[in-house]
Amino acid sequence: MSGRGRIFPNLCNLKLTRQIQNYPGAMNSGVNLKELAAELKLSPSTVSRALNDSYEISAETKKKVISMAEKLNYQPNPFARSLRENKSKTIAVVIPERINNFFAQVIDGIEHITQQHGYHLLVYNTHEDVDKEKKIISLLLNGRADAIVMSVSSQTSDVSHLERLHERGVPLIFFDRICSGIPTTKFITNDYESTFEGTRHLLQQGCKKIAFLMLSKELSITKERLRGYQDAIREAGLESESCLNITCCQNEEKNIELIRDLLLSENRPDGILASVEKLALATYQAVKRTNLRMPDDLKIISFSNMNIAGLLNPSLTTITQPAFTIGEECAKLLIRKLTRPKQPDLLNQVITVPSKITIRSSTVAG
Amino acid sequence: MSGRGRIFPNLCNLKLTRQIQNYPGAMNSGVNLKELAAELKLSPSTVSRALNDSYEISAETKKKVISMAEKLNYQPNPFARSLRENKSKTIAVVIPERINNFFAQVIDGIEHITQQHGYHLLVYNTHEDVDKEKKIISLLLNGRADAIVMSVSSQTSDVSHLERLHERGVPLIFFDRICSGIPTTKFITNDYESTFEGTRHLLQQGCKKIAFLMLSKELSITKERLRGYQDAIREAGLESESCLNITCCQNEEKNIELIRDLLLSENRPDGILASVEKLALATYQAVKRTNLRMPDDLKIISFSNMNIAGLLNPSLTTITQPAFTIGEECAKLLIRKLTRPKQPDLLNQVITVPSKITIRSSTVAG
DNA sequence: TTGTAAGCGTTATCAA
DNA sequence: TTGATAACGCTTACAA
Repeated sequence: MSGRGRIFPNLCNLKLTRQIQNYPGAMNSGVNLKELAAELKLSPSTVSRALNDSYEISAETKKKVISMAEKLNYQPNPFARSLRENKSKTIAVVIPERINNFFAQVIDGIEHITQQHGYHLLVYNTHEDVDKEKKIISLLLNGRADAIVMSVSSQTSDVSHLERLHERGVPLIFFDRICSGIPTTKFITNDYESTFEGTRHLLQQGCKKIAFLMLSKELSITKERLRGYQDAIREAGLESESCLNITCCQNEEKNIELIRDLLLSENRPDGILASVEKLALATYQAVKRTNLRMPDDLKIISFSNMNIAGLLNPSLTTITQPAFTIGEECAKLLIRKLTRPKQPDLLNQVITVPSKITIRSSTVAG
Repeated sequence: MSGRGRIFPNLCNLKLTRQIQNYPGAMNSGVNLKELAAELKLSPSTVSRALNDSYEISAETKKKVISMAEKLNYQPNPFARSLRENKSKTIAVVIPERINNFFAQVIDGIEHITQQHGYHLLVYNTHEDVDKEKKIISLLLNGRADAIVMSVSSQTSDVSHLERLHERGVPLIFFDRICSGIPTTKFITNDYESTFEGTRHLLQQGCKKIAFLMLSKELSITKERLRGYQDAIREAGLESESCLNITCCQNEEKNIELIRDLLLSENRPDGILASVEKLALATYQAVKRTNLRMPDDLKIISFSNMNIAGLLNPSLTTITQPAFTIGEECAKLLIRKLTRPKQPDLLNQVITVPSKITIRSSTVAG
């Protein structure tokens, strides 16, 4: 079926060179090691070694080889190399959502480090769907990526696919939404402390009844953040019944309606802690459908990496994760693991990078 | 500032790993075609053909092979395959900015299509930097990706690197920020008409002096959008001198100051058309540093794919590009090109997908 | 219908 | 210091 991809009939290498020189910029593709070697009247192995700066090759030869390689625009075939060396120079990033500042920043952080080391980034979006996540993971079982950085979907409770991946020996790092059952390194923010502080802040601002908005109880971040919230409520001496845990879904409109109903209910909250950004935004939308005013009738604080939290009305008090740094740290660790020959496995540990709370109008009485 | 967080070592790491390795079903990784064939007492070629559903293989053999492949968890080595077939099943996406709803949506659209066809996505962020763009493109010269979808950086004026890529025969599609000099297919929105309409809308709302905010004059979108704006101004019978073209930069704070100075100047505009979202946001920030009120003193319309344009204060009138669709269309075209054996080259054409204007409070007198 | 063998472009081993 | 050769895992003529 698919014909051999050779573009030039391999007639004579000198001719090839002339062609290249005669048509500057025209189809100077497909020079491989063998052809480059022929042009230099050297063996492929010598040329390979020269290009890889082997100690066995004389400086003079190296110079000649490199200059000819540049002249002919030689580019090593990455697949031949991957096949031979059993590594892809590629890292896979698996996230639940692409239209999300937090994840975008993390990926920027990862790329910032990996690019310096010649790694490429495959990016996959699970759309918060476990089935998609499983498919994606199964695609990564065959060595296409040297390592994986991921944040699990909110649907993920069965983690057998991740266990399998890990057991295969693929270096795997979790960030934000982690899988504590998988013995590897995880990067998170200080979820407990942040929500504890955030809740306390709401209480200090006079809130008597605070609702906690979450995506899914399965999520590691939900659990930790919920804990921080509950402990702060308890610490304030409020009864446990004043805890109001609202589980939202993936459908934005439904979430808005759910929150609106909550806000119109008898026993409505006067404070909200949104455990993820999108639920804060849904709350803003919901409030617009009521007569409530923020922050007077309702105060809100949310995890968020929006750059425009200050432009919302009222401006949003945020718990901001150091997303870029988290990405960088994940990448640094992986690079270390991948580039040292006999590096031990990634430690089963959780590394915490603290978030920063920025108080804005949404929690401060006008 | 963001110091290293606490580390919580988990003690039983080593033990756990060993346990896993002792599990009978675990670590069945690395089963290759040869081993699978040996297990089946068949030749590798037969197994390969069976797995690829070749007509030459009996139904019975196929069944046996497939079931054994599943049992042993056989995963073909993608690099061996890529090397052999001279294709990577990978598409590269090159964008100038990752923390950007428009580009994120486009990538989601691309992924939506390519995933169905078994393609993987390498994503690269140029950070609006031509030099980075050139480096990235040079990395894609060696066949690592079967095709490239890209939007150029705002610094890109010399396009020799893109010409070279195209001449190498790598299928290349531009979207949004295109290179008209490269004879391939481009997807854009109706930039001219949208800005024409947008400007007219501002004029209808009573604006007498409208400023046009742009990133770089080199950008294709800048040129087209500027044209639409200028023509609308002229059509309204205003002098050309009432055109106010403001070239912004990559530094957000500088942009805010630039716009604030503009708003405080003698001859300040009463309307703004922001050719990209970030400049609209910079304008909102700038306005906060003045005593001006929107929309009364200043009306603004902007290209934007923010989902929360309605939550800004005032809510932002937007020109929204069909980003997801654009991504899908790029991908569909590429898939067609890549999967048909002798598909002709991508046509040198510009395909336009219309944007949608949503009028909100930022342009409607209170 | 199945098997044998060549080859994709590298790198590594061994020999010269 | 350099060259010949094998090997990575797969697909596909060609043979049987």
